[in-house]
Amino acid sequence: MRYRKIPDETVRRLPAYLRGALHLSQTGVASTSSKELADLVGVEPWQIRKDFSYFGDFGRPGVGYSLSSLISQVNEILRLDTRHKAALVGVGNLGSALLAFPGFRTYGFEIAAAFDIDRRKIGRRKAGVLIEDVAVLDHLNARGVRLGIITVPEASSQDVTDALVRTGVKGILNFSPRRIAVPRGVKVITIDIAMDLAHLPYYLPGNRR
Amino acid sequence: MRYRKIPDETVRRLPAYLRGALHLSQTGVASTSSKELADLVGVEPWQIRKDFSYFGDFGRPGVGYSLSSLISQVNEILRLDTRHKAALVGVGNLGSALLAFPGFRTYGFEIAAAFDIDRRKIGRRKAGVLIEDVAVLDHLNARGVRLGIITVPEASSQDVTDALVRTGVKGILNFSPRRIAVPRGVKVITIDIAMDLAHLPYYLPGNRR
DNA sequence: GTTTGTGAATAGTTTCACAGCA
DNA sequence: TGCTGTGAAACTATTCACAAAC
Repeated sequence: MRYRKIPDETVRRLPAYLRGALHLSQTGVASTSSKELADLVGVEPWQIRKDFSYFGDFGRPGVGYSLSSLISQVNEILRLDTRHKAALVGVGNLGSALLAFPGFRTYGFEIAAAFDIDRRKIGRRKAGVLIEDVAVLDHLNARGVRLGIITVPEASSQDVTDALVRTGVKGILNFSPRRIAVPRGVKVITIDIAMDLAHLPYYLPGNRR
Repeated sequence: MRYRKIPDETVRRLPAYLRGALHLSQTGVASTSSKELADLVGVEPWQIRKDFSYFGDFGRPGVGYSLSSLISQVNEILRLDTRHKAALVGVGNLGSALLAFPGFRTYGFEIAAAFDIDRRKIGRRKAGVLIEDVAVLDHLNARGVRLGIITVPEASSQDVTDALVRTGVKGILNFSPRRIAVPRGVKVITIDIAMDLAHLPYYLPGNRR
């Protein structure tokens, strides 16, 4: 395989392939094909083969893919082979739900710290995580935290972002419906739930466009 | 403007433009430019002009865009000019958070019904919404509900989907980390929080790819 | 025969640059 | 002059089709 720039879309799909591979692996089978994996995750087989082709030879023609090597290779590409610690800021409704959310563990994530501004919450625990005062949001670097999850009201999302970046956070999962500015070298992924729902009616039957 | 197929990416960006326009409108100004709106939502000005150009003439050269007409036109394109009722299924941590989530209202959505399987929850109210037995999930069509929000564990997401589709739901916002099968004419948008986080480490500094 | 890996073809999206209107 | 609207160019991603490997 020759080097080519890896499409962002390919990187975005890799976690889905990983989940599919983990699922198959748990059922006890040792190998799979692009067809089987494609049906499982809901894409076309050639898409999977093409995506994998950017990273080298994953499978064996006529045979398929070994699940164990597929899983370890994708884990390594996505850098999920080391555990990642995240700090969650904003223990409101959504923040609380995410603290209790089991899905992060699938990919080796751990919410290692939680922060809020509300005195009544500070000092308590939610889903086993101590809620700390957002005013002392620092030293995260020393605690091994490099990811941040922002679930605060939009008015304070930029302040929280700045604080996270100051303490060494390099990746942010942002749930607030506002564009947040970060310096070069920090990657932000925004999940704007209302906005995602907002383009659904466009595709409803009866639309004349 | 001549007719051309409207890119999905354009439709995906429209809610952001709408939010930006609403925000500016609330500050009291009456008009804006592609430059100002672009800075606000974090895209480039030509992107906005190009996106709007698919739908007709929105602005006036040398002047800009009238916010009130921009808002009503985008609302109409996205079909947000009528209120949309949604049924939420699965009142767990995430479901509860979404019931209390104020963001849906920005785009005219209302969670008009909630369902769960847990006897202890059925009959209670969360954020003002009565929790009903998922076993009686039907007649939603008669209640004017055309959208569904799925926040159940992945094992039951397909069953819930089938029930929603049977009762006339045409659009689904799916939070379960599983591909759900729907008949033609039903649109699904999946938000897989763990998966979105999973591709973040790839972009962290220090990655050699 | 089966299934991968991948160039080439196609499709889709972004960016540019500028004509034309206010 | 200022700003929109849009063809054309550049770029990116998807799909195809098939040679090579097992």
